[in-house]
Amino acid sequence: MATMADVAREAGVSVATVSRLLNNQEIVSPDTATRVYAAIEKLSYEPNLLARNLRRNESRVILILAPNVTNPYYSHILSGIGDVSTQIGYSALIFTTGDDQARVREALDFLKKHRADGAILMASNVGCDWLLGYSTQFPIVQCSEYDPEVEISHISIDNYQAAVDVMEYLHGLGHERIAIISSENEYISTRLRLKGYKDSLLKHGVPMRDEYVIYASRDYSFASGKAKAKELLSVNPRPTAIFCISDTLALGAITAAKEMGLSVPGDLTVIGFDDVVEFTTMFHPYITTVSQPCYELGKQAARLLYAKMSRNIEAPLQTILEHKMVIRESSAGVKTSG
Amino acid sequence: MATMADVAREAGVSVATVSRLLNNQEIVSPDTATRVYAAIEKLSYEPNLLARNLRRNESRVILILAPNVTNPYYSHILSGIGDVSTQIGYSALIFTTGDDQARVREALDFLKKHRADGAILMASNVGCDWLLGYSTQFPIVQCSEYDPEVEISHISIDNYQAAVDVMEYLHGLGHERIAIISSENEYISTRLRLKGYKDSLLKHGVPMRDEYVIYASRDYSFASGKAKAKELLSVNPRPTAIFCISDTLALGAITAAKEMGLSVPGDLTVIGFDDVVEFTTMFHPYITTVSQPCYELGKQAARLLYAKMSRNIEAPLQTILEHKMVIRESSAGVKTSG
DNA sequence: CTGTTAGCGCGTTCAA
DNA sequence: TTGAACGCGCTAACAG
Repeated sequence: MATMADVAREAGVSVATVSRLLNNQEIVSPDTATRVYAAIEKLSYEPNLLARNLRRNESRVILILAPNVTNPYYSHILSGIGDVSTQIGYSALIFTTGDDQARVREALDFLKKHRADGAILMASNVGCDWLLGYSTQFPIVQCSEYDPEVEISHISIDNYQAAVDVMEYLHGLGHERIAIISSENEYISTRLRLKGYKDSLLKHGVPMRDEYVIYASRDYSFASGKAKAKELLSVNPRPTAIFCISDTLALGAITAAKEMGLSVPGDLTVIGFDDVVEFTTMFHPYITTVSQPCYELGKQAARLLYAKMSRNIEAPLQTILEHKMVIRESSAGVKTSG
Repeated sequence: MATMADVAREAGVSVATVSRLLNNQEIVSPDTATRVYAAIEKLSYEPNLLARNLRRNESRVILILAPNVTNPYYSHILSGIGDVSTQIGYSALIFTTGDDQARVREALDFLKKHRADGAILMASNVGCDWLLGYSTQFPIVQCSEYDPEVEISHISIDNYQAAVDVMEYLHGLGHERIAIISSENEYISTRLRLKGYKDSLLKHGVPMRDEYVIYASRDYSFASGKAKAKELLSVNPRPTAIFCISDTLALGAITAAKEMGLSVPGDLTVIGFDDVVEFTTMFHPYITTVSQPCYELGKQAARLLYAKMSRNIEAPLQTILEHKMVIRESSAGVKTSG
C-alpha cells in the first residue's frame, strides 16, 4: 500500500505535484509528469479514497432504498440506477428496508454520517412528510412512489392516465362488468390507478359496484391475487374483465380462472400492470399489461440525483416518463353472452 | 453538521473523552458521560464516518460482484448477503459486471483504493488464477462458482451429487433416453452437473448419445432453452426426459414441448435446477427441480467473509450447503410406449 | 510550473 | 479518569 508521499519521494517531487497530476488537470511539466507516472507504476500506487473523501468531504456513494431486491420490478430499476451511478463515478449502496419505516430512517442517517452523498427512495408511502427533514438537508429523489403533497423531486409514470388507458381499451372491447384488484398499500400509484378506474366507469355511465373493487396484499403477492380473483369470480354477475394493478396479481388471477374452469381470454379478460418480462411473457396467455420503463426510471432517477448533488444544475420537482399499453393474449372482446 | 469538537466544547470536556465514550467502553465517569450525551443530543451530533474510517483504516464496506441483479438466482443471494452485512455493521456495495472480466478487475481495485474491505464474487469462471493476486492481499470469498484448482474460500452446493440425484430419480422412473441441456459457459457447476449426468449414464450402462447433450447460451436464457429443446425433441428416437441445468431453461423446454404438441409430463419429463420460485411454481406444470438454498448461500458467504476480515477467525477453504430435489409436476414415469 | 503548509474529523498514545 | 497532541493520506491555498 504505497502512499502519495512514497510516490513523491520516488519521483523526487512534492506530494502536491502528485496530487495535481491525479486530480485537477493543472499544468504539470511533461517530464515531471512522466517521472511521477513512472513512480506510480513502479510502486503500483492507488489513491486512498478514505483520505481523499475526507478531504473533499464527500463519499461518492449514493444510497438506494428499496423494500427488497428480489422483486423484478425493483431489480430492474436498481439495474438502471447502478449503470448510471458507475458511469458518473458513484457507487450504489443498496439498503433493503422491507416495509419498515424505521429502517428507512436508519438508512437515511447514513447521509448525516457522510457515508453517502444522496439517496434514491423507492416505495415511499403517501404521508411521508417526515422525509422533508432529510430532503431539505440532502439530495434526495423518489422513484415511482411519492406524495403529491410533499415537495421532493420524484420520477414516475402517469398512473392515472395509465389506468384510464386500460379502461378505455376495455370499454372499446365491449366490457362493462369490469372488476379491479387493487392493493391495501398506501402508494400514490395505487390511489391513482383506482381513481382512473372509477373515473372511467363514471365517464362511460357504468355504475360502480363495490363487489368489483377488491384489495390484495400490499406487496401484490401472487397468492393474494389468486385468492382475490376467486372472490371476484364468485360474484354474481361475474365480471368479464379484471384489471390488476400488478403483473403478479394478474398471474394469480389467470391461475384462479383456470382453476375455476374459465378460459382466459375466452371467458375472462385479465389486464396486468408493470410489464415485468419475467411474468408477462413466460407463459401463455401472455399478459396484456401497461409497460413501465423500469430500467429507464432507474437511470433517470440517478441522473436527477446527480443533478441535485451538483449544486449548479437545476433539478425538476417532477419527471413523468411514458408508459405504454401492451396488448397481448390475456384480453379479448366480451363474449356476446349465451 | 456538528463535529466532535463541538460536542466536546458543549460538554466542557476534551474530544478524547467524547471519542472514548463513543467507541471503547473505556471508563468515563458517569456524570461526564451524561453531560456528553446531553451535548450529543442537543447538537444532534453524528460521527463522520469519512474521518473515522480514515483513522481506522477501514471502509466497513463489502463489495459484491454479480453479473447482474435482475436474475432472481442472484437477487436472492444478494438478499442474504445484504441481510447479514447490515447485521454485522457493513454496507454492501453492489457492482454488476455482466460477463466482463475487465469490470471485475476494475471493481476489485476498489479494495486497493480502500473503498471496500473485502469482496464476494459470484459467477467466477473456471481458470480464474489471476484472482489470486487479489485474494492473497484481501479477504475474498466466492459464492456458487469457483475453480477447484484455485485456492480461494468458496461456498456452494455439491453440484456433482445434485446431478447424480436427478439422474437416479429419472432412472427410478424408468427413463433411459435422457437428454441434457447444459450451457456453453465456463462455470464449475456446469461442468460438474454434466459430469454427474455422464457418470450416471455410465453407471447404469446406458450408452451416451452425443445428440442428447446440447449447450444453451451462457446465461441460461429462456429463449435458448426453448430453441435447444426443440432440437432435442427432433432427434430420433426422441428423449423421454430432459435434464435442464437451470429453471429458465426448463421453462423454455416446457414451452417448446407444448408448441410441438407434447404434454409435460405425459410425453416428456422436464427437470430444472435452482428452484427459483419466480419460475418453478408460478405456472403448471410446476417444475421438478433441484433446490439451491440461495438466500442461505448469500448469508453464509457474508459470514465467511466476515471471518476472513476478522483476522483472528479461521475460515474454511470450502463450504458445501445442502441441496434438495423437489419433485413436482413436470416429471413422471416413462410411458410404456404405444 | 512547483513546494510548503495547513487542515478535513477522528482515534489513540502519553502524561498528568 | 481526563486532556494535549499527533497523524491517518490527501487536497487546496498560498508562495515562490
